[in-house]
Amino acid sequence: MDLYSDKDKFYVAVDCIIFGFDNEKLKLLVFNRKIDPFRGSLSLIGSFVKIGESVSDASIRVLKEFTGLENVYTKELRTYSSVDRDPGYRCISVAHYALIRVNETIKKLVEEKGAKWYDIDNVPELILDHNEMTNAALKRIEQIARYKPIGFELLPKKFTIPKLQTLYEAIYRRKLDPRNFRKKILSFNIIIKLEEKDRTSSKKGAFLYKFDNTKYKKLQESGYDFEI
Amino acid sequence: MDLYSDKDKFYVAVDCIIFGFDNEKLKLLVFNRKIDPFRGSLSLIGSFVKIGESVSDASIRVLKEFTGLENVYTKELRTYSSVDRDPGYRCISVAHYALIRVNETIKKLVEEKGAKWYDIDNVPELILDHNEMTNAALKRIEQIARYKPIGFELLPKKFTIPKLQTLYEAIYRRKLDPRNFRKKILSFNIIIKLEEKDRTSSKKGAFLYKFDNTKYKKLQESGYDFEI
DNA sequence: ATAATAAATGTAAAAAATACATTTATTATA
DNA sequence: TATAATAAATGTATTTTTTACATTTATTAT
Repeated sequence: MDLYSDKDKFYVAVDCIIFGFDNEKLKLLVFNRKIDPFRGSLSLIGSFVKIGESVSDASIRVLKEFTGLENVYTKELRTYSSVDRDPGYRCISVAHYALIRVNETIKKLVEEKGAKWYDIDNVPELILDHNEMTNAALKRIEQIARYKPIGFELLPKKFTIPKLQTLYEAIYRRKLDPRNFRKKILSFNIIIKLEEKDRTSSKKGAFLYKFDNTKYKKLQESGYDFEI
Repeated sequence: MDLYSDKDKFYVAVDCIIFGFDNEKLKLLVFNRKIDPFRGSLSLIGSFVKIGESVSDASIRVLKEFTGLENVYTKELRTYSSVDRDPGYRCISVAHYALIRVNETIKKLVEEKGAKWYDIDNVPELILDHNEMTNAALKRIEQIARYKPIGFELLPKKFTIPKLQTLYEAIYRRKLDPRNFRKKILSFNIIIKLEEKDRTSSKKGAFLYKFDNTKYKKLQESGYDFEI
């Protein structure tokens, strides 16, 4: 185990807690490690930070590497730095959470990398402190969702109000009233109704909407707080 | 300048954004550096993290060293890791903000260390990215203050409602209505009225209160959110 | 006795949150 | 082509919370 060790200097790593939404449940992306250390174990994705890049650049790089995606919504969660958190290196890890739009392309790409989506209430045992990171990230997005419209990061560009509601129900882990939810969301004036309907989940079909980023930015600048 | 440089390995540091409250204004503790690099410049307090300690242990150590205080309310803010943020080292800094109760002892101790309190809307130029850290910390406590009763960390154990209000006015940077503020605070049932009065700021005197940590913990567990 | 000072208090109006049930558009199938 | 089935869309009354606002009170100094 000490083969790869260097305990006299700091290593800096990033780990990414990647959340997705499959129109039903909130999911976590988990990787099956194909390399040592911890070959065969489950983990978040991560990487050492290179000497010539910033921590956030490292997380962007890692996300691109593993999902093919750029411009992913990514935020720093916190650092994990217990002296004995990694038996190999003296390594501090800066955990980041990311919200991504899951589609067929991503699904395939991610499978090729040996990754799998797990329901957030059914996350398997992960290496090191990765379960702790995951739990903290879940708490954080539940908190953040209260005043930032992060839900839109997880949905396709076009989405229906019922799907948005299902997502918030997944984040908050409780049922919401459809009338009140719709009223609230529409009151923010940050989604635009489209002509099209999505008929995949009902015969009547539900109107599609898109997020109005311009209006959101303006509201945000004026100090507005969303409380969904 | 490159005398102290080692750019091939990561250094990990902590910097602490220390806030205090003098019954009037919210203050930031700023140090006049007595050692190189940046001798004579103003900065936050900080230190390299030792190989044998965690990041949060380092911040606790630093706070003890510079203020003599233990059990200070301290939270991680975020990491600062631009490749060129420090011209000497390749150093990432994990910024922490701390809230402390200012009293005469602290005042003296801190002066001996060459530190000074600055109004938060009059912070001088600091070294490196320390002004950026300070601004981010201010934003953060404004945010956190909405749902955690952090105000009590900055006040003496015994405090009056008008002082608590002044503090919240300093954090939010706006005036609050004294009747509504009192009503709101009391509705949480997390402060206990004492028999004593504080007469330092009025002839009538204002009743002293103390924070009820037990009740707060219970409320918190039940998922309650403060919105002061 | 009076003036001065900040503390303490109550209420009405407006806004926001909640609880709750029916109708509508559409497709599949009888 | 009528009917059943499905989820989407909608409105209102009630409760709770927030806001706006002015006077009285306790005390000390003069």
